[in-house]
Amino acid sequence: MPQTPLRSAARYGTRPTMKDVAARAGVGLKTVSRVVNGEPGVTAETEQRVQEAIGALGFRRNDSARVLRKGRTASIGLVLEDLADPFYGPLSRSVEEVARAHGALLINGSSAEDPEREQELVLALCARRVDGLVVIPAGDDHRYLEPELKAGVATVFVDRPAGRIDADVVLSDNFGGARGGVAHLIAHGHRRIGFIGDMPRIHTTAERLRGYRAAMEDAGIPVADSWMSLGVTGPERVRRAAEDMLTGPEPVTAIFAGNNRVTVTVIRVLAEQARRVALVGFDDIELADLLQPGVTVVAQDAADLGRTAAERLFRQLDGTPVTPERIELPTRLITRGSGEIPPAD
Amino acid sequence: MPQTPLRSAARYGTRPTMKDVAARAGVGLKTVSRVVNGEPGVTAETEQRVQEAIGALGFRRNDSARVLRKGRTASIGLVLEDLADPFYGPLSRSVEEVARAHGALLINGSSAEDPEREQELVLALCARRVDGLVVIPAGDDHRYLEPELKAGVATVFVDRPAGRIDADVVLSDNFGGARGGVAHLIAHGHRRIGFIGDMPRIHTTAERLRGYRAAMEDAGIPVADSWMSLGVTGPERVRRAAEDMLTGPEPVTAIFAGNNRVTVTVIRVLAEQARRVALVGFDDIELADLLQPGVTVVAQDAADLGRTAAERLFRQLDGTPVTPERIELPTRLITRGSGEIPPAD
DNA sequence: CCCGAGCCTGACAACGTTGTCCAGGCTCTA
DNA sequence: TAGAGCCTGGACAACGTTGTCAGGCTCGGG
Repeated sequence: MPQTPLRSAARYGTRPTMKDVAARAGVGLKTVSRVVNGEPGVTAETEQRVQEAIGALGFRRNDSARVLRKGRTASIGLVLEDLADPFYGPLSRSVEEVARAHGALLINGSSAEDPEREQELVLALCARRVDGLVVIPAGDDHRYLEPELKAGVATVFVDRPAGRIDADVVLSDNFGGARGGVAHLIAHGHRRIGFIGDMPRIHTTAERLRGYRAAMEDAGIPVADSWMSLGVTGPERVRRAAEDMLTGPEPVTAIFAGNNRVTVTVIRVLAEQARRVALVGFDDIELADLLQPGVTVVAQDAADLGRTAAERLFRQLDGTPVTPERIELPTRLITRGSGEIPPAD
Repeated sequence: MPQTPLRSAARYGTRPTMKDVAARAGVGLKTVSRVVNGEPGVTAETEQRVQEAIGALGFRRNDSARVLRKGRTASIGLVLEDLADPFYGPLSRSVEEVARAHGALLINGSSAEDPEREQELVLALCARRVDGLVVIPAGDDHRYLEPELKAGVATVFVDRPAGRIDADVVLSDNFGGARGGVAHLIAHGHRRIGFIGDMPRIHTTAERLRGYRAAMEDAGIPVADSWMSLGVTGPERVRRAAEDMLTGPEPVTAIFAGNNRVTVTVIRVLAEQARRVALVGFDDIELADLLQPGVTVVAQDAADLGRTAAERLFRQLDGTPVTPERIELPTRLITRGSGEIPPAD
């Protein structure tokens, strides 16, 4: 309930206002405003007096009032899934960098992959009158944003497309990346290849799965159900899924991991195996090159994703009329060893 | 210049206000306010009409106006060093979690280790009238915050202490952790131990260095200057520093890495070495257990750091009068192999 | 039938800032 | 010296919301 006020009753020590500054400096209210905003039309001497009063009182302009008056807040909202996920760190950082370049602050929150929480957050940001929104969607219906779009709130979706609404979207080429990664395994002789991924209702997962299927079909390899494990969240379940497909009736010789969290756990499982199993993961992970073997991944550039989205956002804000667009950024296959292991049988 | 308004001239599509809703529902302004805020004293039928009007117009309360009126913003600011650093992800996340539990939003920004930028950011947050601040300081003089503290802005410093001002501080036991880590190396027979760290003006670096010195002194080992490399930022410089101390006249047999970024690079350097060199790093890193050898680290709990700080913040906001306090959280030595390698000579 | 109590509802001021507009004093020129 | 024009400074309204307070309505009891 982000709208609930803080429950505190602590007295908000009263802060000096422009009126106070004006009184102390012996000038009019508007003159203080002019000084604070660097507007012309104030003598050096008067400005001096005002500055002194400001310093003495510790005055800080109240931006709430300013926003109310001006309509613009110079802040943008970022809604992502989980800040603790290393994938979102650089993304968030690059969005912030662009925002800063445009003189805007960043307000952010995590949806924890919960559509309801996403909506709650987005609306709270809108109530704060952010000028724009960068959203990594958790849900698949964003019609609740229609009034906001109409009101001129710039909006860009990242990493996953918006649902049932026409808006800018910046994505990685999940389908192509996965297809390429799986094709890479096939090229190294694998036929029994496993796929472990998150919930298929998440767009990225669905696309990567589609890429997996496409690559298999390209090679004319029928896919056994036991090779695909979906809706797998949390290390324990990933572990079980990996172990299952390694010991089933048709044990896989290679695994394609659908995201960085899956990759990490699969690495752990494979490290315990007697035979050598190939692995390609989606998303790069730190230190992947130092492991034995190095981890081959389909890397997406999180920072670029964020930067592209944020720049797109500010282009909307700059007044250039833009029609919603879908931008897809390429992925890159980084071979480090684990993806080049030949089939064990 | 976070205060500069967005340069855009895009017309902010005019949004409906309570007045519009009132007109459409055929009720008074205040009645709409009551409905929006769930206040009692409105007939079900009237509320119904108002709700319909709200839905039809896509009305969202303007929190700027609300804040102006109420004095509280239900948002807190978080200033950290770099969101892309994996150490800050969990910290930021846990702060957000606590904020959410208290119904507050999180506004954040990165200082990039630049004191001036830190101040600029903090003041921009204060202008937004955040109720509280969680700051990971870049600078060492925070007297500029005095008017804010006096005005009742709750403030907690994390990871590093505040400079020249009396405020709450939540830290890891950097000194004790480093001392323990180095003592661990000494216990495994090392005497020539190197220390590579960031700029010593950063409190954490200074404390860890102090811990290193203390452990060496405890063991009666005189420290050669060539074993200590400070002010080392960026992978290339860390690499050079490591190589230097491995090949100098008194080559080290073990390295203590002052932070996670240093650790990662040192791992790379050591992987290229013929002889085996021991390593203990400050801060845990992902996958540290899967490397050969596993990386022994002094781990601090970033999430706990953030949570503790945020809870402390809201305790201030809840009106309980609290005197500034310095909270120090323990670190934990995690042995995984690299720190237990015996000296090579 | 009248009055009072209690419940809904709405008018109005205030929050702190900025935009508009005007007044007064100054300088410069004719 | 007077008038025009410029520069500085200030009074006032408005932004959208909430708190205060008073008015009108209904209903029950005397």
